[in-house]
Amino acid sequence: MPYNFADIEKKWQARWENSHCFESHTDTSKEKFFCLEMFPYPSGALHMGHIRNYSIGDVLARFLRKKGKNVLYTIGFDSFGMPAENAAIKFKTKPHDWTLSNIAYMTEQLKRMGYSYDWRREAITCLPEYYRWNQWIFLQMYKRGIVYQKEAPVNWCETCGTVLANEQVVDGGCWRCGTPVHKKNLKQWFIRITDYAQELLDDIEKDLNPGWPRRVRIMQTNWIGRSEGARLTFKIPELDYELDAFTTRFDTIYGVTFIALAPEHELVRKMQSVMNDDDAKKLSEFVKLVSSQSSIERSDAGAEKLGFKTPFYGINPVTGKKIPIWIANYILIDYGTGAIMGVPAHDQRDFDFCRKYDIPIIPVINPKDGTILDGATMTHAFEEDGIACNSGQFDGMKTEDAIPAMIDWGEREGICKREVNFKLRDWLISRQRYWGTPIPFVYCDKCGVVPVPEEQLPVILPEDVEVKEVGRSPLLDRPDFLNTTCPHCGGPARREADTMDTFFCSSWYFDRYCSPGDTNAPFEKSDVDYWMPVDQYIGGIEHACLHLIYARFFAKFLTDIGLTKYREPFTRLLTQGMVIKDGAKMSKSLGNTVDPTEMVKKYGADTIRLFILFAAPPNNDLEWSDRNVEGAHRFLNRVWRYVEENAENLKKYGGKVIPMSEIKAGNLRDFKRKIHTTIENVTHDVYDEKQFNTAIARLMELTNAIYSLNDDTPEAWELKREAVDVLLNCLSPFCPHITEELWEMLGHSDMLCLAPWPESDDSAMVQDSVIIVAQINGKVRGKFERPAGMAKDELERSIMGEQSIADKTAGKEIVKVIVVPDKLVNIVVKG
RNA sequence: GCGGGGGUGGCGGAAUGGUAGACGCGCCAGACUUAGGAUCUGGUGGAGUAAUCCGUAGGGGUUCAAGUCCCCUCCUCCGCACCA
Repeated sequence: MPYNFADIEKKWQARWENSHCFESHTDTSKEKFFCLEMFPYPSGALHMGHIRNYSIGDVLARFLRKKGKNVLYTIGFDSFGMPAENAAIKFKTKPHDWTLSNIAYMTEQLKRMGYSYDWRREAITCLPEYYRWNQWIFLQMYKRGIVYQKEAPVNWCETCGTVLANEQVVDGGCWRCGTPVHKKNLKQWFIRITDYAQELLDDIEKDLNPGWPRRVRIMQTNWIGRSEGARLTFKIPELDYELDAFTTRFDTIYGVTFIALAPEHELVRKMQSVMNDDDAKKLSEFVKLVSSQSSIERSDAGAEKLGFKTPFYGINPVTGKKIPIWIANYILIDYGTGAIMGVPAHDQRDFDFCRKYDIPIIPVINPKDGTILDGATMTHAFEEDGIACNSGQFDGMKTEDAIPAMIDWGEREGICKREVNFKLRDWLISRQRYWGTPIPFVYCDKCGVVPVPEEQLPVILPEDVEVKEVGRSPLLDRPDFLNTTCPHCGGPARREADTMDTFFCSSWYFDRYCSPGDTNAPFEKSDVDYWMPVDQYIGGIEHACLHLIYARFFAKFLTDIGLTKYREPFTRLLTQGMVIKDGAKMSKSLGNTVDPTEMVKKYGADTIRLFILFAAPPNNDLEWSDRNVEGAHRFLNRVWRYVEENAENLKKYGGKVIPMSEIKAGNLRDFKRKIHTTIENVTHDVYDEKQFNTAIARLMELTNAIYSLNDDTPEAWELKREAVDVLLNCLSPFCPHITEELWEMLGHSDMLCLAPWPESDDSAMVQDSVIIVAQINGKVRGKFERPAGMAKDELERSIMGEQSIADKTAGKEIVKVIVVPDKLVNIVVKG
């Protein structure tokens, strides 16, 4: 009977489903394990990256179930977002219909792979039963002042027709479409994630080391971007304005020769209003020029610095000197206060700017080697530590002492204030898009911005809409959606037409997995208290500074309001590598994709899973190889053939496990040992290392050993049966279908997915004899078999006594002999 | 520029400081076959008839012993990058 994977896989998928064996329940008497994968966006079909992600997760889920853990393992769909709108325009369909039909198709694909999900727990974010809780959580945030509205220069993507959060601007472009992002002044909803900046930072090392890859921890640390310094104020008497600036180098305050503002700074408008028309016009032109630059052009370190000199001056609070105010393109409105004190002698950017515009350069630190810097002749800024000069009472101090001393002094004099600044910005949550969670607010002419009362949730997103163009939400053309009554005064009001960033949905879906279908709350506290935090999270690295930061923030917020009790949602994180073909990431645009469905049709799900898990360790990139898929298929055929052809004998000898102590023949003792070292090693590779490729290699070795044991005695058959049982059991998390089928063929009545993981027997792993490596001066000169456990001196004598070794050491002075028991003897000789 | 990974056969990849190259792919030879792109057996880092020598990016070092530890250099991938 050939290996008919198609029928076998179908059969077992049905059995698993009918027996509900993967459904898990909250049970505090059992040790839980929450295995989570980043849920997919329903773009149409699964790609190999998904298959890899979920195959890794399924191995762990199946393995841990066998280890007796109560495993929560499920999936869902992150199903709000732009592509549905674009598809709707292109195919003249509705985002809702397009999304749900994609979900249906991808669900079939997932089921066809044999993943052991508890489908009752599935979460689909675009359905009102899910997104109403987005709205509810949003209102909880609002109540606690975490949500607010403000007008600010925000990132705008023209192609997507919407604003973006800072995290969603990658290399100055939109994270989805790459379009260069521009700043635009808009009134938007924000979430105060910066309230949690310090905690988000501290917990990286406190709780996520070593559970998270170092790479991700560093990326988040840099993203949060903490820096310590001081805030100081420049008075501008002519404008009756106090301008704040943040600096990490307050020790260079005597070297300030200009002040620079970001073109978006509020003071710019104020200046224009008091300037003469001609100058005001020139200033507007400059601002317009800079804002026409995309973020890429403006934020490139090599970009040319552009400045505009205003007729205004600020007063240096320390020296009392008048400092000219400039507006410069390299000052970011997003960082610090959007204004800087310019110290060209000690900051390369300021230096470049001053050389270009002929602004004086005053050194206030000299190098420790005694060099005296001269502002007129310096060729670059001196940014290292040194000795203070031209700095009044602080002259002669070393930089490391001058910084705290000067800030201390400044604080006492009321000139500055210690401040910690973060690069992390508040999370811009509004999107000018249709296919998302409606933001639960209304605008009333009388009462202003009013939250929708919780009992009126959900604010339903109309499904029957036609999306005609990018950049204009169809909600704006839906009076039935827009027009409402004010919950406060009952008068006419208008709904917020913006929707939420979809990262809101994905920030708490794992909580929902814990108590699906709850209609009274986003989740039941007792469920979440039991299952959360996630024990193992698996997904791509691309979310390092997006989803993974937002979800961490949510965890902290939900705990602060008493809904949960964990502060970090993901205890361990595995970031799997990309799937590569012909040296490049698989992508539709490159035309190098491999369709999982086709592969499954041709080889079966077990083969694809095996290939993908065997070809590389999970965190490496994985090169797709048709040849290696064939190889994986060949291995399964080999397993199939052996069990099938020997089923009669194997069945006859089932059940009785012969202990090592009763086995006499050397070949059988070796075989028994192989069985148990395999268990030991596979267990270690899967659980401790998550190195599935080596685990599979061990199982291939065991298979080879089974084939190689040419011994027809009943004793040998008992052992072969033990070996086959172990092989099938250990292979089952990787290839669950074929192993179930063969397990059943051997007469087991239980399902293999429920059978406990085998235990290795220490007594079966004891070595009878070992190969001793004989070295002379560190070079291998022979290998000899010896009984295991020989004493050092005995072993030394025995190896020295070998003729070939004695010949090679004859006539030479033996300096010393290193003996590593059961391993090697190294003879160090002279001459 | 800063930070973090990597660099091992023809390829994917293995190796608690102790036999470098497990396992697989490919390749070579053979067996069985009408046939083989099925299956099985054996071989497979390089040089050499051989003993042996050389081999983990390159160079130094520590050690009885280094792919593994330390220092320097090169290459490569990734992240960040005018962050005040």
